Amino acid sequence: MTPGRPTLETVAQAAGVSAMTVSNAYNRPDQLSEETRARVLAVAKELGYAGPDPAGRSLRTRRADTIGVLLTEQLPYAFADPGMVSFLHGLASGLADAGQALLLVPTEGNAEHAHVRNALVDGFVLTSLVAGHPAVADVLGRRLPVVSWGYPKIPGVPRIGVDNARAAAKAARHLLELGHTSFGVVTFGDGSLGVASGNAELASQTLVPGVQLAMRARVSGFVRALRASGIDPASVSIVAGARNSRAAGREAAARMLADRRPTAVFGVTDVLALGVLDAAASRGVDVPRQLSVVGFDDVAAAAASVPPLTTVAQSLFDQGRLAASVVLDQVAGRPVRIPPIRSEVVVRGSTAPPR
Amino acid sequence: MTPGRPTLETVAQAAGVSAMTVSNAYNRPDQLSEETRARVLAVAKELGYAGPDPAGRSLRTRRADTIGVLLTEQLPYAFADPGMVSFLHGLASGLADAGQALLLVPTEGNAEHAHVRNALVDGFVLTSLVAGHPAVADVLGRRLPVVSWGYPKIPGVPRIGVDNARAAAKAARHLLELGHTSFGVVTFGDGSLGVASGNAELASQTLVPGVQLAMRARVSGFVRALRASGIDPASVSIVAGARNSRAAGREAAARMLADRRPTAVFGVTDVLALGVLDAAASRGVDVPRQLSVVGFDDVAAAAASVPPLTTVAQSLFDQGRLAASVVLDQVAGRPVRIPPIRSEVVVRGSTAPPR
DNA sequence: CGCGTTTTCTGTAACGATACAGGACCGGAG
DNA sequence: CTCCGGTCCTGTATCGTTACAGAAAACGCG
Repeated sequence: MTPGRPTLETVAQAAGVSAMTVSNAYNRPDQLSEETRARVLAVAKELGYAGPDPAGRSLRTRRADTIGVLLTEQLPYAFADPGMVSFLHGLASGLADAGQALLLVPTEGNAEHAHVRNALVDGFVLTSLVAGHPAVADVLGRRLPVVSWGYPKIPGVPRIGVDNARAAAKAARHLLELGHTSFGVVTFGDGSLGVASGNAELASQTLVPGVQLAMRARVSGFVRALRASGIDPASVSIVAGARNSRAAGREAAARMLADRRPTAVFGVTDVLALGVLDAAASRGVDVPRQLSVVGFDDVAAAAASVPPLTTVAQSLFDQGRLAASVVLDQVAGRPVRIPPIRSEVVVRGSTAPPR
Repeated sequence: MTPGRPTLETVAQAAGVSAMTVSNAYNRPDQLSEETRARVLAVAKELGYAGPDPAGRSLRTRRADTIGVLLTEQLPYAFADPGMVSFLHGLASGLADAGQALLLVPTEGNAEHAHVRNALVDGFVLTSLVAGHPAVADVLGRRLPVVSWGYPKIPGVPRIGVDNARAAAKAARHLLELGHTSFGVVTFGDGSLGVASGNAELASQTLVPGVQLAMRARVSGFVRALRASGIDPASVSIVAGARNSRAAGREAAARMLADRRPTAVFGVTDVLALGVLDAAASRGVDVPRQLSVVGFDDVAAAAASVPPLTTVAQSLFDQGRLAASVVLDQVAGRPVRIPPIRSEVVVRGSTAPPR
C-alpha cells in the first residue's frame, strides 16, 4: 500500500514512527530529538514527500494565514491605477510583516462569485468597490473579518479612507490663497453628477462605482470650499473624462481649455491632473504661469512630472498597511482602532498666483 | 448538539435532508429539485451557514483554484517596479479568465519559508528571483507545477522571458543606424560586472538577484552589438545606479554626463532611462539633439515622458498572461508550449542622429 | 399495467493534517 | 528503592467537505 502521493502516514511507517512525530518534525522541532527529526526528514525526502499538505493543515487548524483582497470589477483597474497599486503595496507589506499572504480575488467573470466563496482566507479587504456590488454580499456571507477601503460604507464594517470632501477643500483653499478666482475641475465617470443640484452625497440606487462616489465627494468638497469663499459654483466648469487615465484627463482638459479657460484646475486624481498637464503643454499653455493645476493622491509620477505636480497627498501606502493591521486585529480578536487618515497639500511646481 | 459554527451536517439535519444534498444545493443545482434547493438555502441562511468551507473542499478535491507567485526578496520591489506590475497585471488577468485566483507569496521575513510551505496553491510562478534563493528549493520541494519568468533558469522548469542580449542588440543597432559612435550604458546593481572580461553570462556562485542577471545580459548584448560594428567596447562608459529607480538612474547618468559625454545612452530599464532624461534636463542637455536615450521594457511612463522615450518593447503584460496559461496547462496536464517572446524597438522622441 | 429511464436524494468512505491527552523511559534526589 | 520531573514519542478523535455508487420515487410509453 504505497501508491499515490506520500502523506504523513506514509512517511511515518517508512521511518518507523507515528504520524504525529512526522508532523512534529516539520512543525515542532523541539518536540522530538534532533536525531529522530533528521531521520524522519531524510526518509521524507527519499519518498519525495512534499511536506505537510496545506489543505489538511488548514482544515484542522482553521487558519489560512492569508487575507483576500477583493478587486474591482475590472481586474485590470487594480494594476493600471497607481493609487491602487500603492495601496496594495502597503497592504502586502503589512501582511507580510505579520506572516500573512495576500490573495487577489477577482470579482468579475464568474457570475456566482465562486472566487469569493472558495477563497481560503482568514479575512477580506474590500477596495473601492461598486456600491451594492453583489460580491460584497458574498463576502459578508462568509462571516469573516472584513475591512473596507474607501467605498462602500457598510454598517458594522471598519472602514479606512480619507475625508475626500475635506481633503479636496484643502486644494481649493490653496488655490484661493494664491489668488485664483476662476476654476475648473476634471473628474471622470459620472463623478460630477449631482454637484449642480447640491446633491453629490446622494446615495445612488443604481450600480455606481465606489471610486466614483469618492470622486463626487472630492468635486463637491472642492466646489463647496469655493462657495464658502464667495465663488459662484455655477462659474466652475466641470468636465468628466471617460475613465481615470492620463489620456482621458488630457482629452477632458482639452475640452475645458478650448472653452473659456480657468486659471486653476483641480484634477480629482493625479492621473487626471497629469493629463491636464499634457493638454496644457500641447496647447502651449504655460503651467503654472498661465494655469495652475492641483491633483489628488500624490502618486509617484506626480513628483516626476514637468512641472512637478502640486497635489493633495493621502498616504495610500500607509492606508494599505493600516488595512492589514485592522483586518488582522479582527482575526486575532483584538479591538480595532482606526486613526483618522491625514491629507495635506503638497505644493510643487504646478501652482502659482494667477497673472 | 448545535453549538459552534454550522456545517453541512448542521444544515442537513435542520432541513431534514442529507449532507450531500446540502452540498449539491451549493455546487450542483441540477442535482436536486429547485424546491428542495430553495428550502435548503433558506435553512442555511437562517442558521447563518457561510457556505461550504473552502478548506474542507480543498482537502477533498485536491484543488485550490489558486496560483501562487513568489515575489522578490524585497516585497516592495514588486509594486514599485512598473515592469513587475505589468507582468503581475497580465498574470492576474490570465488567471482570472481561467477562474483562478492569485496568491502573492512573500519570500522575505520568515526564514523557514513557511509561506511557501503553507501556500494553498495548485502551482507557482517564479519571478526574477535571486539565483539560488533558498525559497526556490522550497517551491520545487512542493512538487507542484512551476513556471519561471526571467530568472532563475531551472532545469526542467518551463521558463518565460525575452532574449535580453538579442533585444538589447536591437537598441544598439537602432543607435548605430542613426549614426552614433560614442555610447554610454546605465545599469544598476552589479549589472555591469563581468562585461569587461567578456564574462557576463558567467553564472555567479553568490546570491545575485536574477534581475541583475537579466541586466548583465542586456549590457553585454548591447556592447557586443556595438563591437560587431567596430566600436571599441572599452570606449563605452558603463555606470551603475544603486537600484532600479528613476532617482538612481538620474544620479548615475549625472556622473556619466559630467565625464566625457557620449551622444547615445542605453538605459537597461525604462525606469533608469527616464532617470537619464531627468539628468539631461537638469544639466540643460537637449534630448534628442545633443543626447539620444533608449530604454528597455516599454512601461506606460515611457510613452508619457518628455520627450517620449524610445525603448525596446517587450510585452510584459502578455508575458504575464503567458505565464498564467503555461502554469495552468501544467496543472491540467496539457502539454506546454512556450512561444518565443518578441521584442522590438519602439522609436519615439528620445533618439535622433548625433549632431 | 409492466418496464426501462430519468430525476432526486442518501450512506459511506476517504482527503491529510493537528490538538490533546497521556505513556514510556531516563536520570537524579531523597 | 521510590518518587519526581523532564524528554520523547504515540493513539485517538476530529476538522468539513465531496466522489462514488446506488436506492427510491416519479415518469414516459408501448
